[in-house]
Amino acid sequence: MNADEKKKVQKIFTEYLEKHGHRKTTERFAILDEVYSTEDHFDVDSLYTLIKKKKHHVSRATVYNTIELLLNSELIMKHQFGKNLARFEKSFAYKQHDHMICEDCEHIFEFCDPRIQQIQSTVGNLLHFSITSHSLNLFGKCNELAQKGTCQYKN
Amino acid sequence: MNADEKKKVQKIFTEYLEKHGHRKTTERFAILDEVYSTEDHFDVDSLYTLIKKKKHHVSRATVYNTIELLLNSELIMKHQFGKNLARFEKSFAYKQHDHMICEDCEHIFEFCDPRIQQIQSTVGNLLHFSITSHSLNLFGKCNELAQKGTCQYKN
DNA sequence: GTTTGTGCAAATTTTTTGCATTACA
DNA sequence: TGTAATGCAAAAAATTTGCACAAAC
Repeated sequence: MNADEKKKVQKIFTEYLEKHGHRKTTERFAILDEVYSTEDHFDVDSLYTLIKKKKHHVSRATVYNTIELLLNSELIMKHQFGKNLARFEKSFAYKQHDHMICEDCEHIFEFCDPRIQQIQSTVGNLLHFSITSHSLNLFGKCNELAQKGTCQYKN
Repeated sequence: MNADEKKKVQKIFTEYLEKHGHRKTTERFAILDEVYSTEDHFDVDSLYTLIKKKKHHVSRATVYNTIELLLNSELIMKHQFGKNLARFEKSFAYKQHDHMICEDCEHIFEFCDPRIQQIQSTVGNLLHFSITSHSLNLFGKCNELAQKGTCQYKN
């Protein structure tokens, strides 16, 4: 997408790799590039397919390996949206948000509500639990469906 | 646990099976029994192991099959707590609650905060999304660890 | 030139499916 | 007795691992 953003995340990833003594391979940067080329949430296999289609040959094992590095460098976030399939999203210039998942078209919408932070600190204090993160997912039917009876996102 | 509760859930399951033309097999009731004998959240494999240890011989396929029926009869709930492993809990006489997961000992704590309902309706209205359910998970370190440096739940 | 990282394939883990046999209704 | 459910084993799906070769440093 944004060339400027891509340069920034490449720099972050480079620094991360150098700091941790990892090699800067073309595969790793091809994967980073593909991750930051999509606006959507993705899973490992669809990312693998996208990369294979468009550019460098990369194996699934390398995608899994690199996903791990991208998680550690905080360039992506991992989610579980009810299915036994890990989903990811890029997280540079990330604004805290949660997800609303349409059970019909599977499209993922993002939202943000400050009350979640309040719940987090209330509950953390109450139970002496030091909370590092949260995940809030709302499930239902999206407005596309409710309003039009059909859905632009479906399949 | 509670013999009275067990009778009630057996009745519910019996009615569900009859209503949907499913057979009342010993395996299905053995699985229901085991589910309601634990206070904890469980995954399919640990449930399978428990049943195999204690009673009737039941195959994994049957456990998966029965879990599906128990979900449909609303006698259990399904969760995804960040791992690629479905977790379940019994849900008869269920009080709405969310979960706090210790990243260290993996123990699951339950809590309830009414503000989550408010978020749900605010966001639903705002985005014309009809919300049927939510899942809120808080991740962090439990008080056992924070206060004592060690944890009763660990392993 | 070392070593780490990659690709491939094989192994693991979690879940699903096909089919012969069992047992509920 | 007829058919749905079970057990088993094999298939799928998602992920991890081992090892020989390739390529960073």
